[in-house]
Amino acid sequence: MSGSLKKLDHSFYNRKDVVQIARELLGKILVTQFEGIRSSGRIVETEAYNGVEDRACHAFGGRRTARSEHLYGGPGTVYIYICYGMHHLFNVITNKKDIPHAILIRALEPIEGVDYMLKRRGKPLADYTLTKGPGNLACALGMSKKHTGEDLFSEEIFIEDDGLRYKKDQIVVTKRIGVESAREDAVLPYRFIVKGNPYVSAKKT
DNA sequence: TCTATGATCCCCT
DNA sequence: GGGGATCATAGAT
Repeated sequence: MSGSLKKLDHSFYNRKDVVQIARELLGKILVTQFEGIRSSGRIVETEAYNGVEDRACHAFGGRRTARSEHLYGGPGTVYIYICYGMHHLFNVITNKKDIPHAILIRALEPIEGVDYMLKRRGKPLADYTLTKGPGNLACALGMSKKHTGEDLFSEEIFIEDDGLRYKKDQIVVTKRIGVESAREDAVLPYRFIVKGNPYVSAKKT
């Protein structure tokens, strides 16, 4: 393993360009440590949600509800909400407080704690579906709605940089998944994936 | 390989 | 009442 792991700090998240940050999160390592159990995976797919001007964002038009409150929580806030009544989706909040920029983590390549991921998912054997898709990876890492509003500077949930960088030709940019109803914003190039990675979600490209 | 469907929460029309 | 930042399974093609 790499020798130098550096937890991403406040300054990484406290920037204005959420789309650029979403791109930079590819290759970073998402870690959870609950009750001494460490699980982690490398981020291979992200989507940016550009706040009040983005029809696909829960905060479009300045909307603010009990569910979306933590979208406004400031850089490094964890925003987790329930989708379709059963899946918990993990987002990272960027930009300064009260600017509801979010990045949805859509896929990971498992690194540590695979046994616990399998247990949490109720699967007997590891395969590409273990951390493929936002609902699946949140479940695998043991994250749920109860963690929304926490931040990425604790010892429970955080993101590390081990120095890995994908080259430009290893990254593919597409429109986002499942946001057809966002009209003109549905086609924005806000999804970033690692080319050819088997854990990347969704049908075809 | 593809399309349809059920599970069932939070918000909006 | 309806739809959504989803996923697994069943049945059709």
